[in-house]
Amino acid sequence: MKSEKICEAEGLLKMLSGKWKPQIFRLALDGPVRFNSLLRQIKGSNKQSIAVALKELEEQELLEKKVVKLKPLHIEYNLSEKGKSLIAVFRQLENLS
Amino acid sequence: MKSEKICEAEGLLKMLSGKWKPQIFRLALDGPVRFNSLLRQIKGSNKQSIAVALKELEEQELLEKKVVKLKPLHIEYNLSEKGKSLIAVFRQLENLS
DNA sequence: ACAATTAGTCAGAAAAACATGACTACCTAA
DNA sequence: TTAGGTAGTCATGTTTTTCTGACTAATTGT
Repeated sequence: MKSEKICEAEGLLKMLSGKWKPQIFRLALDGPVRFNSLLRQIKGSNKQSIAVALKELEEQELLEKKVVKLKPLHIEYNLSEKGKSLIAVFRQLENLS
Repeated sequence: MKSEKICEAEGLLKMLSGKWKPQIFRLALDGPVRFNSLLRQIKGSNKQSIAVALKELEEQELLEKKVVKLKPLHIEYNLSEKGKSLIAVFRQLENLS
C-alpha cells in the first residue's frame, strides 16, 4: 500500500519531465498559452522544443488545443480539468517550505 | 502570485528527475535502501546510474547516507525529514485519480 | 586462504533529449 | 502584391543522460 503512494507521482513526474514542460504548464495556469508567445516569453527556448513540449502536454491531456476562429485566427492551449486538478497539489507543496 | 505556485514544484520535479530517482525514492518510503539491493530490486538498472542517483538524492537532502557498523558493515540511505515532508503531497496526488 | 558480498569508480559507447536553421502554408494588413 | 504574423515541420548537429564492462578495495563467510 505504501509503495503505491508515489505511483501517481511517478506519472506526474514523467508528464512534466523535460526542460520546458514545467514552465509551459506554469504559464498555462495563468491563462491560455500560444505557440509564438511562449517562444517569446520563455527565454532560451526554440520552436522545435516548444512544439514538442506542447504536443506532449496535449497528449497527456494536461492541455487542450483549441483553434480560435477570431480576428487573427490562432491556436490556444488551455489547462484541462486534469491539469486544473494539479493546482491543489502545487499549492500544498508551497506550504511545505 | 499564481505563477509562484509551481516554483516549489519545479524544484521537486528537478530533484526527482531522471530515470531512476523516482523509483529509488519510492522504495525509500518503505524503509532504508541499500546500493546492492536497489540494483537487484530495480530491474534494468545498473551500478553507475544507481550510484549517481543516490548521490544526487543525498546532495538534495532527500536521503541521508549512513554507515551501519554492524554485522555485515554496510551503508544505508534513509528518508530525511525533507523527504518525509513530501509524503503528504504524494498522498494528495493519489486521491485525485 | 579463497570466494563472495559490500559499495562503489572510471572510461568509453550508445541512446535520448535538445538546439539550429531552413523551409512550408495560411491569414491579414498595407 | 508584398511583408509580417500565425503555427508549425524537417533534417541535421550538438549536448546530456544513460549504459556497459572493467576495475578497486574493504569486509565477511567457508
